[in-house]
Amino acid sequence: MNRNLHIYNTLSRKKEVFEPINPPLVGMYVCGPTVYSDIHLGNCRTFISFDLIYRYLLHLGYKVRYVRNITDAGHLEGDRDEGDDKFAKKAKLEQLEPMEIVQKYTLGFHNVMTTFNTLSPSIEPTATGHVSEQIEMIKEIIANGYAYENNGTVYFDVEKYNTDYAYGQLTNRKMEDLLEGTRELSGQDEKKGRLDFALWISAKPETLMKWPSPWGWGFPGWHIECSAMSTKYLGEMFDIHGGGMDLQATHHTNEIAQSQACNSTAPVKYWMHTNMLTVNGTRMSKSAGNGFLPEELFTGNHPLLKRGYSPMVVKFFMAQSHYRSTVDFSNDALQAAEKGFDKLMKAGETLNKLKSDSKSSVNIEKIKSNCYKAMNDDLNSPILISHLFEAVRIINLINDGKESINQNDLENLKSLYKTFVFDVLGLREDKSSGSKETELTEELIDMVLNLRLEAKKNKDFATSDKIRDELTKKGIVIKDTKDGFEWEIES
RNA sequence: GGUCGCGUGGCCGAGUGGCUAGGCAGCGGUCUGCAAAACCGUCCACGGCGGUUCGAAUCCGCCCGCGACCUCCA
Repeated sequence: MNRNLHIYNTLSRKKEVFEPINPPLVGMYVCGPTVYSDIHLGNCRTFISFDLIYRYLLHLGYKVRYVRNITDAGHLEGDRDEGDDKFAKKAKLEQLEPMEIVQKYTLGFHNVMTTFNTLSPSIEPTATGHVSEQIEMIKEIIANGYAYENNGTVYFDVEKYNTDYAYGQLTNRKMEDLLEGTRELSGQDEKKGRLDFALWISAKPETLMKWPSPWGWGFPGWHIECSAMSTKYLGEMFDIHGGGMDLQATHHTNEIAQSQACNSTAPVKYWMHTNMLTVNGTRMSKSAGNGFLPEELFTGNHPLLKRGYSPMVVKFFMAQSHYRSTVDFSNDALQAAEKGFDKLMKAGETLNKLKSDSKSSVNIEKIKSNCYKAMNDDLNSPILISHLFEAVRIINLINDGKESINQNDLENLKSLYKTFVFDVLGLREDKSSGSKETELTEELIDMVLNLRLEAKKNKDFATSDKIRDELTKKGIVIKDTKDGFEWEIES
């Protein structure tokens, strides 16, 4: 098994050698979306980043169980532990059953993930499907003395927990600092400590989504679902837990506390956090109102966008920055990414047409080892891509007859290209589907261009230029080659 | 206010105590009836001020600017 993979662990704030607890098995849990509205592009970035991680682990030969939850209950509005959850609120707004909301946005989420060519997780558990597991966990935490019940609501006792464990370890914060930073909030009489958070929340008569429990009818709190589901499917201690950086301070901090309080063991060996997507330097988020829906991005139907960009261009654009850096979104950056992506794809086509020689003037092994080196260094996809462009340059030089490659190296180069471009980065060609209409269009354009070719052979440049100008006006880019032509529809 | 991070060439983005990614744009060339496209080549950099060092954009200090988290958020 590969012993060279290093990943940055938020817990230690260092890059560490990746050594799974039970190799070759790897357990990975990633916090999934809350399905009460369409996911925006910022949400997508996290899942695209973990797709890269998942794909690379698989490529290295690990047997990965990848669990990504669907949060379909338990997220409250605001910071008070009362009132309806987001699903019930949205359901009232749209006059739908809460589970209709869940169904609608779960499907939407899956469609988007498919569009981005991400691999499906091994298990995708829902919070509502694991209420009994959450109740069991809460009971255990109470039994261990780290939670208390008040009027049908159960709170986690943070200060008590902190006397035995380090509560703020994931963000390197001390208890005093945390207490200082917490705002004085109204309606908190039921809580003992200001930092205490709800594990189980008592339902009001009008609450739509509620379940019976030892503490009466209610619903699970913000953070317990991930602890319950990760424990159920990956065990009390597993390898990788991931999510967006915004979840680090509260959600993941509380997850550690819950699991530790329940199982008396730290739940996760490596914590991985992906950075945010920004627009004009500010984080993309629902509340800021600066979010793009993936659909708006693909069609270009958004005030901030000049035009649309394909899913693979967007994915490539994201891979060009490191997962722990913020990436800023702009038309210019996307346009540059689009050209780069096209170049990479075209080189792939050229590669398939390349002919081998008796000897090689190029060093493929070097590029290959550089690619692995980049990925082993905390999944450095930008560096990987820079080495892939080195391969592109070599492919084009061979195609121009300025370099040569032997059969063995050619096979090696093809396999390297397939491995990193398609298997690891998870890109694919972005060609439009071959419907009858597009087929007909293609045949017609070919026909017209063949007429132009004839005109050129007869030195009738007036006609050939006229055909070219007319097609160019319609957005068809013509490329003359030695013995014919190529064309494409301008995107 | 507390915790943490960032500031790289026209733009986007890696990385490193000396060997100075990559993409896009620009410029030069090849190809072409002319173009376009494609390909090849190439210029431009590390927020400011000090310090450590033979040497710093990379380490340290201060300053300026920006951002994230501390409240639901990937």
